[in-house]
Amino acid sequence: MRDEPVLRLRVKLSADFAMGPGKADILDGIARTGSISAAGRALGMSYRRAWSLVEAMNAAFAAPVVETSRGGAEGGGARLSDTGEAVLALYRRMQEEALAATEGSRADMATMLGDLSDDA
Amino acid sequence: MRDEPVLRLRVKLSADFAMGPGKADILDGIARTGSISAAGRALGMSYRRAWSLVEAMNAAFAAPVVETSRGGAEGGGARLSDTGEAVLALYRRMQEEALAATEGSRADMATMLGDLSDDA
DNA sequence: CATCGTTATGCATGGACAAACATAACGACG
DNA sequence: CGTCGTTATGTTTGTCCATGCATAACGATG
Repeated sequence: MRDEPVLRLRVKLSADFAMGPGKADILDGIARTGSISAAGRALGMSYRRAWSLVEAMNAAFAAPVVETSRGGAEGGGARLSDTGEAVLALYRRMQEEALAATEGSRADMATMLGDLSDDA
Repeated sequence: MRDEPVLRLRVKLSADFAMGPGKADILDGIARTGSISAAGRALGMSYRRAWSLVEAMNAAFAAPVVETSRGGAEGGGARLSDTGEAVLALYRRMQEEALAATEGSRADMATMLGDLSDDA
């Protein structure tokens, strides 16, 4: 599952923080599942790591991207803040923009591939 | 040395081959230095790895991207083939295209950063 | 024909990073 | 007030990948 996209981009936003596919996937997973642990499971990633990525993002942005709650009947959960929604939307948009902008170049490069590469 | 660029992109060209910053750097290094080992040294990367990346690229494309020679007074060397030149140029172009296309989105995302992130 | 720096390749070691495991705290609700 | 699944965090285990080391072949040139 989750075959990696044709174009992966990693955006360096500051000296020690970058936004990449992994963090975007986590945001997406949390939005869909309502919890960090479920998102981690869905992505085949350990909870530890999923939580670490969330922590990194929350620390990097001015406002937290993920809001969490502990306890309760369901044990707790997590959801995207407005900032989180915006960050995810912007990352997706960047991906689309990059994909579209490089369409010609990628096609040109693809023509140079050998026959062994384009199967399967 | 060699601070990573603002935008790194990795282009999946086939099921088992992708072009990323590392391979592009190697091509660039070989073009500049005239040998795989010198390029590796310049990039702070082991010869073993540099050579592996070259091997992977040579295998993936229809024509080799790097042509090598052994022996001789200088011990040998390596240089980019026409295909290699083209691949490098295309990758650079893609990078520029992606950078330009995402300019607005990146700026928008940057505005959401916290104060701790934009120093240094 | 000895020398030299390079390509080319195998193999062992190590270090970074992720997974796995272990706990604790939390709090709505039955 | 016991239960439950989740957040939160420390610690250990594993695994992958790069590095490092070692070695061979190469061939123009002196």
